[in-house]
Amino acid sequence: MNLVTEQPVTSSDKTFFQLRKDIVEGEVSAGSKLSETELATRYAVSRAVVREAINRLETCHLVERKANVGARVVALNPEKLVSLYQVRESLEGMAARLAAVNMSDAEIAALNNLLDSYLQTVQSGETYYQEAGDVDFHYRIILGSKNDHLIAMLTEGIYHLIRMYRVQLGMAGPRVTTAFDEHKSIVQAISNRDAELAEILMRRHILYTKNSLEKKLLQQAR
Amino acid sequence: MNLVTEQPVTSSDKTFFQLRKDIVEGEVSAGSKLSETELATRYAVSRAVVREAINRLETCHLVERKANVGARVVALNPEKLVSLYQVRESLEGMAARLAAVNMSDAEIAALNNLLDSYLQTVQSGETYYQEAGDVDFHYRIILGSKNDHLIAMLTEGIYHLIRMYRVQLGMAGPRVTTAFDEHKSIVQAISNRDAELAEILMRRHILYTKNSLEKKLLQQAR
DNA sequence: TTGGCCATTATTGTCGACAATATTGGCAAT
DNA sequence: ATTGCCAATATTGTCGACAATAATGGCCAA
Repeated sequence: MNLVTEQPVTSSDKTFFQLRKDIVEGEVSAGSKLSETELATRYAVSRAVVREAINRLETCHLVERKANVGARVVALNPEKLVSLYQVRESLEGMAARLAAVNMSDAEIAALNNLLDSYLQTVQSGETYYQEAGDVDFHYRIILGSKNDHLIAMLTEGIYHLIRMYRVQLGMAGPRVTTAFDEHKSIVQAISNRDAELAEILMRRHILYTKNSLEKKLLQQAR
Repeated sequence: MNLVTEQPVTSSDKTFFQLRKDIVEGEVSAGSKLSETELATRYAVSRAVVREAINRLETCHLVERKANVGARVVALNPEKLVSLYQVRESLEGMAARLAAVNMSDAEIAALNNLLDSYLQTVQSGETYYQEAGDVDFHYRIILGSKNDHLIAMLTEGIYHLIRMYRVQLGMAGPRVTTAFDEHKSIVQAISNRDAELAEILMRRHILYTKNSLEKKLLQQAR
């Protein structure tokens, strides 16, 4: 699942990863306050490492902090989801553009194989693809951009937030087969080293996904 | 200059801003090691606040840290500048697109006035425009996007890095008048509420700037 | 002389205590 | 009864000390 193998080395790292996981998966609910002392006892570490973890989470936009007041888990709402997807569309479009230029032939071949191997899974109607396959696909292209800034922003910043929305708003719906076709055409463009087209297709793909999510949010609302 | 008025409230904030300033302006040289104890005595604060400042700088990509080893100021090189500008092109293109939709008529009018007021300055051949005017122009459009994620990424992340390159590699060169014309046409597109064109023009503008900087870097090299 | 191992040293990571700030609740005055 | 002020309380911000890890230098052996 986690293609970006960042393994914790320090106690602060572990607390950061654990807390991030708990936030993303709704273990600590959105909008709730993060008490440093409470978390310190909960994770059995000192307040200093909790503070450091919270600071890191703040830069990921997963928590918001006010000086001398404290930190809260971000609240989820449709407007934020939209602005998040606008950034994602922009960055991942550029990632696809760069991937078309910078991915090795071997990496592109592997990407094609990945999609082919998922084809039967999709045809059999399983929803597995949506979960892992989608993430895997996007990760490979992001990494294929070979642009460290871009990679960091997407994998450390945006993706955890998106996963938080996915998990907490319970979105693992359809759009599986159509998304698969879109993935296919993106990989086709990359295989042809057509950077321009790869970017356009990726942007449309993410735009469609955003629209799909918005519609689902509205349905849930009523 | 600083349109994003983030004023320090805590000691840690002040240290963060000061250290960032010192790094961006080359007061502490690129690639050098950041000793926590040394900085603590230098800024007359405890190691804890220095640590916090360094952590924040790390998420801005201004310093790199290895566990149990320490933090170093990032080293500048042309490759990183390129990848930085790729991200900037992507994000600021999206900012222009959104600004064309979300800026108020009043904000657009003010932007037009800003450019007109700079016109004579440019015609008289002064280089002032490059320094403040350019930054001002881009900031207004970024803020005009009304997308908090986008704004944060650009103003807190990318722009300080770009300024670091500007300052340390001594780039305040020409491209003043041509850049002005590009700015003019971008504002024109925004005034027409043409989001598509605004994005395209902004991306080209940043791409030109990148190419100009690259050329200058190569000239310096030989 | 050179290579590798071990002790020493310096730096970072973690902790608990104290200081400063914001919040909360009650009291008094209108 | 309501509003404003003040004190009490709780939470965050800052600090210095100790623990753990990595870098340094010397010593011994081949």
